[in-house]
Amino acid sequence: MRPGERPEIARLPLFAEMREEERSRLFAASFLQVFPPELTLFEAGQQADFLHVLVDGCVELKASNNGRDTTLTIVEPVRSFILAAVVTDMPYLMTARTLSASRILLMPAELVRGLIHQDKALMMAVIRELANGYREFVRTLADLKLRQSTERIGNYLLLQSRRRGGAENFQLPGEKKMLASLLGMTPENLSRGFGALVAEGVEVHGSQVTIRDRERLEAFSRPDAFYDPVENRDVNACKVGASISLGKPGRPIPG
Amino acid sequence: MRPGERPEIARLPLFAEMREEERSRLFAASFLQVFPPELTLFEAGQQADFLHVLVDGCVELKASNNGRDTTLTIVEPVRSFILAAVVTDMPYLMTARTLSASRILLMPAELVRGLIHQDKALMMAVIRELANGYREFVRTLADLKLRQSTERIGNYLLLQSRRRGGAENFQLPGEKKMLASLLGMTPENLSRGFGALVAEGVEVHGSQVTIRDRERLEAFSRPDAFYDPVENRDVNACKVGASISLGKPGRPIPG
DNA sequence: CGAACCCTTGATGGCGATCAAACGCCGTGG
DNA sequence: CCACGGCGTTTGATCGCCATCAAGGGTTCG
Repeated sequence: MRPGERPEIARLPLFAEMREEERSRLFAASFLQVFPPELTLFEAGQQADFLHVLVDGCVELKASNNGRDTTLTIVEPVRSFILAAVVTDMPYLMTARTLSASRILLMPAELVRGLIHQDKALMMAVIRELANGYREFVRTLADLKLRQSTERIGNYLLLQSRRRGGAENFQLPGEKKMLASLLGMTPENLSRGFGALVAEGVEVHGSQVTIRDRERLEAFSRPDAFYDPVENRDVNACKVGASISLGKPGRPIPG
Repeated sequence: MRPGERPEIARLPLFAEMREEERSRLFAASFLQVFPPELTLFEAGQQADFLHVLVDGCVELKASNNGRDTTLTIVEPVRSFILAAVVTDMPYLMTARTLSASRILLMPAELVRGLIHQDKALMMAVIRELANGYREFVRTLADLKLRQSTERIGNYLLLQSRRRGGAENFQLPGEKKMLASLLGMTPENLSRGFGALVAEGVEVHGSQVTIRDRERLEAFSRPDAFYDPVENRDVNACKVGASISLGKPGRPIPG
């Protein structure tokens, strides 16, 4: 990675507390790579060769079986992904694909596993990341099993609003097609769902969301009583087509 | 905990590698408790006061919202549960309920968090547990989104068979009602699903499962191409009504 | 300008939920 | 001992949510 980028990466939660020596070893062996949109980074079933850290852009993690295909989660900066596969040294369970142009830090899995043993701060950061990811999936699973589709849409909109500090106007990230898959429904039904939600206090035009009556929307969507603290993320981080000025796009992953 | 029980617990993966000093401090502050069947151990939303380790018996983790109610996972011995809530110091996301009489080790969450910082072996064990749990939820979510109900049943039966070393005859653990909820369907449809699977090479009578044609069942269910290694678990561990000889049942959790 | 592709809207169909009823099992209490 | 009630399971009938199929409008890009 280039000299100018290092401090920026070193401040990420995953590495901020590490000892300088281990961090240097890790960074020396890693590389920051820019990928174009719509590129598949790896496929489910492959051995986990690299820990990925999304620095900029947006990545979709999906799974497929028997022709069907679904989005399991969207990774927004700054988060690592497929950490669980790396620490267990097992094949990826999900396929990763960039949605927008993305800067991704690739760290050799073997080295990461080794350093986890040596650096307590890294170990703790790994635990935090895993625990947060775990809880996110629990919530997703419960959401899917307990709510019907229009309620899921409502809750998704409320969550997005919360992440933007309670904004009543915001843009949907990514395409609706993918959002539909993430929420476990077809694009057609997502569209109809938006229609139905007009009566519940939200309007969606194109990718512009306007919450007109938050109380009504909450009464309809019945969000969970307790949340994890929601970090304020960079609202534009996931905007599709956002350009990234660093480096040249797209050598594929080695190995 | 009693003297006789200590070595048994100390051998658990989570504690096997710990330094004796930290293990002693941890065990001194923990207590092994026997709970009767059908007892709610804690509710979602409560602050995570104890790390739980299921030593014997069977526990259901569920979630509910707006009157609906679903089983998210079944914990079998020997596994910790709600580790993610403990390490993040956040409220439980799931409600825990015993299915059978269960021996559970309760460890003060605050102490666990402290010791994780001090004992590398414990830290690593925590990472492994979290990563495995994470991957399990990813698989569950993909299963739910990508397969329809009868396929899920088929895969569930194949998984159970694999856990029993490929047995073609085995008993379903727990009630069908709960299994239906775990698989994301109603008891009625689970029953109909079993009916439909007769044509695919499995028969279920009562809780007795007989796989007559594994190939056919696999062709129908389309299991994932890659699995995590499946430990052989104690087949009888989760049998409902199994009696446990240790201790007297059920003082509720303090705090 | 045309070809793709996304999104929307309408019509239809199927999977699975809900409602309903009957059977078996089991524990309780007369 | 038997009667009874409760509960889990099964089977059947019906309903509704959502997927699928189909068509048209909008946008992007070659």
